[in-house]
Amino acid sequence: MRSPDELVALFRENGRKVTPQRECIFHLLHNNRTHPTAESIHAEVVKRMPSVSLKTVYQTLHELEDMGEISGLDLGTGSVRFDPNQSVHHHLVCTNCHTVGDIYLEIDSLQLASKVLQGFEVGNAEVTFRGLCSDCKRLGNLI
Amino acid sequence: MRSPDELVALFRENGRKVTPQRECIFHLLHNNRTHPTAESIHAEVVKRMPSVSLKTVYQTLHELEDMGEISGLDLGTGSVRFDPNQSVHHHLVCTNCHTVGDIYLEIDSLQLASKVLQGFEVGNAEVTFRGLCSDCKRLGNLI
DNA sequence: CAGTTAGATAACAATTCCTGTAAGTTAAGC
DNA sequence: GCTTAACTTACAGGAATTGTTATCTAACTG
Ligand SMILES: [Mn+2]
Ligand SMILES: [Mn+2]
Ligand SMILES: [Zn+2]
Ligand SMILES: [Zn+2]
Repeated sequence: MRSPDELVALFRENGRKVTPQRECIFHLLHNNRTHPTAESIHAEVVKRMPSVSLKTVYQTLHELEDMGEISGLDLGTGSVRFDPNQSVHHHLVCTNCHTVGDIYLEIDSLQLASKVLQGFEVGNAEVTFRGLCSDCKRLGNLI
Repeated sequence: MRSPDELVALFRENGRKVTPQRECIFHLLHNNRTHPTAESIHAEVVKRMPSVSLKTVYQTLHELEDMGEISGLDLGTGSVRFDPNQSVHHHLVCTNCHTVGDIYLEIDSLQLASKVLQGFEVGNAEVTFRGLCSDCKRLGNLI
């Protein structure tokens, strides 16, 4: 995702309006590696601007997604995780606490023989590893 | 997933009751490669037994899942897909029509160097390919 | 720099997918 | 056949997300 300043310029170029609500969301997403949900972003926004609605947060996140600035990830944790990290990477999902981590993989074997694809045209491949994050693993060992 | 007859025996062994509703669901799942939703199973069930509730379908599917006979897959299509195919495989998801296909992969490179895992303990890896199924690709070319 | 207006916001209702509750029904064991 | 735990159904409820609409405001206009 671009910097908040670049996003402000980009929004204006696209005929979108720049509001304080949106600028706040831009800042909260910048360099954010927590894979936040719309709810968690909203919780941070209202600390600064108490009247902002969850709908506004969803709308801004979806606009950023449509612009290719962030990705919405359905990782099976119950709600969509938003990811401003646009480099090619995959995810580690803790089945206990639902923390999401990044993992950078070179997966040559995902260059698939077309015969196994039966005419399916692959756009992208997502690899999701499920297991225990280091914190949950440590706690699990203590019990 | 086992055959309907084997499931009947297994349910009785486990102290679960075998009802006509459940037997109907067993038959609908047997050799089913469509990755049905609870709703789509329910739609088939009510053709045969009109009074069966969606709750009963969900309950039976979850029991089969708990018993390891089927898997519930969250592939980002909006509702859980149930899969009686218990062999190790991955999925092709059509971003247009939400059809789900199977793909069998040998992924040696998913034997990961522990350094990239940062202490994360991997239970399993799921690979999801998103793109266009052959039908949607053909239609797309016509437009 | 006030006026105009397309677009954004906030409040609230609605939707989708799924789960909880409670009252009636039935399979399985005796 | 009787008992009873398990199952089924109808219906309400919940979580995440989206639709509606009246109000508001950023950005343009003169
Ligand atoms: Mn990520
Ligand atoms: Mn499958
Ligand atoms: Zn964890
Ligand atoms: Zn398709």
